[in-house]
Formats: sequence, structure tokens, C-alpha cells
Amino acid sequence: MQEAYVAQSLKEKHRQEREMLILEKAEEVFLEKGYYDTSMEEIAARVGIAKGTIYLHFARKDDLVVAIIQRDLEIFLNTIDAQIALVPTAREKLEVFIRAIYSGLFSKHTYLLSNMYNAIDIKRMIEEKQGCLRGLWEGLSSRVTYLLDEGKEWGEFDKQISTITMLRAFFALFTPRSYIHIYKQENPEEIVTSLIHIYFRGIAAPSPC
Amino acid sequence: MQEAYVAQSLKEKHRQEREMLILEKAEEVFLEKGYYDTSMEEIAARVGIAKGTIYLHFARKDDLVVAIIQRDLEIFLNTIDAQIALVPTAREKLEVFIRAIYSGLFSKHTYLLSNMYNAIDIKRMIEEKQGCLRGLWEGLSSRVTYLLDEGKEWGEFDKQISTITMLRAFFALFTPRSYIHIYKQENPEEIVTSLIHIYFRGIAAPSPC
Amino acid sequence: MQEAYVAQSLKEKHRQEREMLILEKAEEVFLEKGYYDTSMEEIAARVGIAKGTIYLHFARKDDLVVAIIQRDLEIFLNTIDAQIALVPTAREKLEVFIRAIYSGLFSKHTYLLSNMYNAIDIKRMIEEKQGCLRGLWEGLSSRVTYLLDEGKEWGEFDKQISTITMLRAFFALFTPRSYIHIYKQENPEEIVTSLIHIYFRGIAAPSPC
Amino acid sequence: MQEAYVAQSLKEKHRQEREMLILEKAEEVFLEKGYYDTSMEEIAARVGIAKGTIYLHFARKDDLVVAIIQRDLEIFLNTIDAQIALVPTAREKLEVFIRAIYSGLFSKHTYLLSNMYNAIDIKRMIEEKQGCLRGLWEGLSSRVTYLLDEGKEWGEFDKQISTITMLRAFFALFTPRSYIHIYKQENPEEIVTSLIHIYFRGIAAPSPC
DNA sequence: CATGAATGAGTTTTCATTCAT
DNA sequence: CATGAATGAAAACTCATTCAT
Repeated sequence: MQEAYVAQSLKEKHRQEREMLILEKAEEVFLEKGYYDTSMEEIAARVGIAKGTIYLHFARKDDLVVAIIQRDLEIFLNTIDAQIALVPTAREKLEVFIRAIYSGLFSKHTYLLSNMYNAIDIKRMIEEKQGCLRGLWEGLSSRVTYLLDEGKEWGEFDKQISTITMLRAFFALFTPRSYIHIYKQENPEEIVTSLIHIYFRGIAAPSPC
Repeated sequence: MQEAYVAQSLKEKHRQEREMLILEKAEEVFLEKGYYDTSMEEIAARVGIAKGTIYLHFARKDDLVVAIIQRDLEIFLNTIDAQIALVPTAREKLEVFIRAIYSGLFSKHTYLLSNMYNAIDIKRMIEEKQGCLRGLWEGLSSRVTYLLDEGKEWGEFDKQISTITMLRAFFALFTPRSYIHIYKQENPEEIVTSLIHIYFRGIAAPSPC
Repeated sequence: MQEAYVAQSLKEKHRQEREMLILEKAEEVFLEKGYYDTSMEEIAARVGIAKGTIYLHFARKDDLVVAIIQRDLEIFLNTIDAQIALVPTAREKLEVFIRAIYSGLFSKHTYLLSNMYNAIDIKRMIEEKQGCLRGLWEGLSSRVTYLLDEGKEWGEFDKQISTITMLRAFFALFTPRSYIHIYKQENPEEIVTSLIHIYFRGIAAPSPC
Repeated sequence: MQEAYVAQSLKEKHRQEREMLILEKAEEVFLEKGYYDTSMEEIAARVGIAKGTIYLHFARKDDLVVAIIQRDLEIFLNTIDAQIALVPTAREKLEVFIRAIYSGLFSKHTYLLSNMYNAIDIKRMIEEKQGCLRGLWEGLSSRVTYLLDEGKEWGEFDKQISTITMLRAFFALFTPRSYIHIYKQENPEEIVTSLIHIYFRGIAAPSPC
């Protein structure tokens, strides 16, 4: 029994590892070539498995995309929460948030995320399957919304500006998009800092004078 | 001879009209269905010509996209210049600029523009052919850059923030993207006004006090 | 105008010829290999055209089958009517009918017809599309029904046996099926004659004595 | 040793039971979905075993079909012999035979049998493997042949008609086929009776007058 | 010039069969 | 023995592009 249980667990672990590997490589190719120019064949080749094997994990090509986005969002949310806890003010928390979007591991993930989500073709596709993603998207915006409200409360942000507008400006400014390639040529750190600066000035509470 | 010239000219005119019609309809379908789900067949059908005829004007499907973007940018630039001339300050000019992006005839064009340009698949495609677009893009950003610099000069904008950063924030905030669908459900006018508000506060020159 | 009309007509004629050729060859391959083991590729190869060209005429593989059956039935019905007109009695007419099923051109067609119609897989497929075939099937059975009734009237067939039963026995006996391969090894003519003999004795009006 | 033998025997028994179960379920699915639309996966699922296990019993998918037909024929022959023994005349025996084909347990089996055997795709498959079936088919026809000859001897059937012809008519009339669905809507019993009536009149010895 | 029939490479997806565990 | 993950061949179908008419 114990043995069987372990075996099961091992198999399941192997299965999940493989699944992650597929997502990993699929994301890679999607990033390089885009959704339509990526063939299941190529993904399989990159993973080093047969085409059919992918279908054991993901029934359709679009399921792959959804799964990738889902995973990226989950990873992002999990990490961001830990990081946010380490700084005190709403403003600082949002700053951490923004830098997380751009930096480290996430720049790749968020890049795909937003690029694919922005692609009109993909968008339609995702909208159909959005059931499973909606929750995660909301997890994202609710966090930002909460922080913006908190900032207002504490007098950091302007109460005159509606939170929803701030939220929109937030995502508009801090979703890496097509212009990202410009970034690569310069110091991204610096650029992000500048954008953060502008954003917080834009929503700052009016100075007392 | 003269006659022949006129005939030639007429033909040429007809040719250009048809070309415009193709672009018109192609843009329409691309907007509705996305690049990959749009077939040359359907474009031809909407124009009311044969598939092959499109190829007399545009050698490949992607050339169509490039031509559309090119045309949209040209139209946009021409119109924007006229509109900008009507208001005095840099800030007002930029505001006109921004509203032009979102409103009226252009909302459709810029929507396509940015959506397609954001689509990772399309982006690669365009990058290859960007030669012909680079000029127009620069026309766009040079205008904004100029206005930003002018605003700095006149003490409207903060000289501490580099113009390039302001430019980036400008395009980040004012490129309609996937979240546009949210817009449709509310008052877009209002949203744009809010974003403008935030932006100009973000880059405003520090108050004297 | 006249010219254009002729051109149109020529093209249409060419189109129909090609369509017939496809049906011809498709039927051939279906007969040889069966529905599932026949690839569009092979049909195309036999016709000497590209795979895609078939799809210009028939949107799906099953449409091909339906079209074949349709054509075969039409040809059969047209020919049978002419032949039936030449003999006087109901019994003779039915005999002509039966021989037509087995002989000459039709043996091939009816063979496919019944074989495919009998195949459980194909049957399901056809049932879905049967709209277009039902009329033809009824054309077939109504003719036989009519002749059987006429034969009863004239005292050739037994009025005690319901026409529907006679009809059923008719199609049971005279639909070439799997055992046809036995036929090939002997004299089919003779066998058909024997079956006809049995059938008509089976449904004959009781002798007066 | 003895023990080992018993164990072996038990295992063997278990093995055979499982084999029968596979055949049972496979027949079920084949009947429902047809050969090509039935996957090994589904058969396995219905049996409650793994896909691979089927292959321990049957090397290929088509072997399954052959085995099913084989089993059905064997069952049929065994049962029919017992039933035939209970009635005296050749005609009555044949009638029992015919009703057995249509009724009770066998309707299902013979339905599959004939449907699959009629399916042109399947036919080819079976022809290749017919070695193992030929014997059983002959068991079937030899019984009918024997009864037909006996009937002739006893003056029940017409000696003018060759036995082989009678045999053919027999199988033609009494093999349930595609039109079986008509049967379901009416009283099958009655229809069979009518067909039997026609058949025996068709091959009856001429009345003395 | 305009047409649209023809092409055929390329894609997703399925599933019988194998074989390491 | 039993399993079921992995394989990869095969097939239907699409559509940008070409080119004879």
C-alpha cells in the first residue's frame, strides 16, 4: 500500500514535471515565434518528446496558451504577495509590484502574458476560455485596487481621482508591451524608475500649499 | 498624346481608388477577425473583386497590414497637424493629440494599429518590413517630443524628467489596447480625461511653493 | 455578351466534367479500399489533381460519398425507366429492374451503393445527410411498389402477401452484397435468373387448382 | 505439482473469462459506434482494464473483430443444433434456423456479424484473416445445405432448383442488414414470418396438379 | 488587366501499438 | 502480468499564392 502510494506519487510527480517542462518550452517558442507560427511539432521537438505526448497533457493548442498564462499569473501572484509584505507603505508596495512586473523572472512571463493578451487573435481565443483566468486577473487587479485605496486613506494618493482610473493608468503604464524592445537597448531599471516617478506624481495627493 | 496621358492618369486614379478600397475593407476584416483568421478570399469578397486582383496591388498578405498601418499613420499625422495648430500651449496640443488618438475616425485606426502592433505575431512581421514604417513612427514621436520639449521650455513640464521618459509614458498611457473593451462599457471620454489628468500631473513642473 | 456567355458555359462545362471525374475516381478508390482506408490524397492522385482541388468541389470527405450515391441512383433511375417501358407486364418489368441492378454498368454502382449503405460506419454518416438522398431512395422503392401492386392487380402476384413484404423480400434478395465475390467465380447471369425464379414463385398468385 | 497445475488452470480460466469479457464489451462498442469510431481506449475502459491488456489477448484491433465473429458463430451453431433437433421436417428446421437468426440473443450477434461482414472496409480485413473463419462459415452453410437437400429428398422443395441457388437466396433473405431499422418500427416477428412464407413458396416443390 | 481554379505545403489532431516500469 | 505514458504515422482540411485564360 505504502509502496503503491509512493509509486503513484512518483508517477504523478513525473507527470507534473513533464507538464511544467512543456509549458516552459511552449512559452519559449510562443515568445519567439508567436502563437500562429508555432507548431505543436516544434514545441515537442524543443521538449524532446513526441507531438502526441503534448496532447496527453493539453487537449488543444489553445489550452497550452491558457495554461501558460495561468501558470505565469499564479507564480506572479504568489511571489508578489511575499515581496509586498516586506515594505510598509502602499506606495512602496505598489513600487515593488511594478518592479516585479518588469524585473527578474517575471519580465519574460509578463511579456508573454501581455503580448499574447494584447494580440487581437489570441484575445478572442482567451475570451472563450477565460473562465479559468478571470479569477486570476481579478486577483491581480484587486491587489492593486486595495493598495491604491490604502494609499488614499493614508493621504498618499489623491482622493479626487477615482481608484478605477488609477488602476487603468497603472496597467497602461506598467504592462510591458511592444515597445519593450526599446527597453532592451537601454537601462530598463532606469526607465521603470522614471515611469514610477511619473505615475506617483500623477496620482499623488495635492501638496498642502 | 495628351489624350493618352489623360487616359493613363485616369487609369492610375482608378488604380489608386481601388487600392484604397482594398485597404479599407482589409482593415475592416482584420479588425473583426484578426490577422490569421482573415482570409484573402474574404477581403476580396468584401471589396467585390477577385482574390488575384489583390495581389496586383499587394504582393503578400503582410504587405496589406503594413500598407494599412502606413495609411492610418499618414492620415493621423495629417489630421493631427491641422488640429494642433488651433490651440496655443504645448499641453493643450498634446491633449488634442491624445483625444485624437481615442476619438472619432481615428479610434478605429489607432485601435487596429496598436492591437496589431501589439500582437506578437504581427510585430515580427512588421519588424521585417519596418523600413517603410520607421519614418512615420518617427514623425509621430518627433511631434510628441517636440511638444514635450516646448512645454518644458514654457515651464509647463518638469525639466527634471527626461523627454524620452515622458515620451514613453505618453505612448504607454495613450495607446489603446486590450483593455479597450472595458472602455466601451463606460464613458470613454471621461476615462481619457482622467488619464490625461494623471499624465499631466505626472510630468508637470513642480509647483513654485 | 454572346462570347462571355459561351466562355461561362465552357468553364461550367469543364467544372462539371472535372466534378464527374472526381466522383468517378473516388468511387473507384472507395470500392477498392473502403471509405476509411481511402485518403483524399489518393483520390486526388488518381484523378491527377491536387488534394485541395477536390475541396473546391466537395467540402468534406463524406460529401463525396453522398454525391457518389446520389449520382449512381440518378443514373440508375433514369436508365431503368427507359428499360422498363419496353416490356409489358409487371413481372417482366421487375425482372428488367433486377437484372439492371446486377448487370452492366450498374453492378459497379449498385455494389458500392449497397456496400457503403450497409457499412455500419457509413450508414450513420449518410443518415445525417440523408436529406438529399431520401427522395431518390423513395423514387426507387415507389417504382418497385407500383409494379408489385400492378402485378397483383393483373393477377400475377399473390394478393394475400402485403406489398411491403414483397418489397422487403425484393430488396433483400436483389441487393448485391458481400457474397457478391462468390458470384464472380461463377456465372452471375445464371444466379440472378435463379434468384428471380425463386422470388417470383414466392410471391406468385396461387395457381387456380 | 498438482497444486501448480490447479493454479495454472485457475489462471487459465481467469484468462479466458477476461478474454470473453473483452469480446463482450468490444462487440458492444463496435455495434454502437462502428469499427472505425471505436477506440481501443474505449473498449478497455468499458471492460475496466488498461489498453495494453487487450493486446495481451488480441494482437491487433482487427483480430478483435475476427474473434467476435468467431465467437458469435460458434455460439450460434451450438445453439442452433440443439434447437433444430427438436423439430422433424427440413422445412421446420430451416424455419427454426431463420427465426434464430433474427430473434433473441442472436439478433444482436447476427446484426453485428452481418453488418460488419457487409461493411466493405471490414470485409477486406476479414478476408485476410478468413482462414480461421472459413470453417465456421462452412459449418453454417453446410447445415443449411444439408437441410435443403433433405427437404428436396422428402419432396418438400423443388428439385429443379439447385441447392446452391437456394442457399444463396436463403442468406440473401435472412441476413439482417441495413433495413433492419425498419424492422424496429414494426413487428419484426411478422415480417420474418412473411419472408419465410415467400422463401418457402419460392423453393417449394411444384404442386402435383 | 482581372479572374478564380489549381496548387501543395503546412497544421492540428487522433489513435493503434509498443514497452519500460 | 498489467499498466498507461509515449510514440509517430497518417489523415483531413486550409489558404496564401500562382498563373493560364
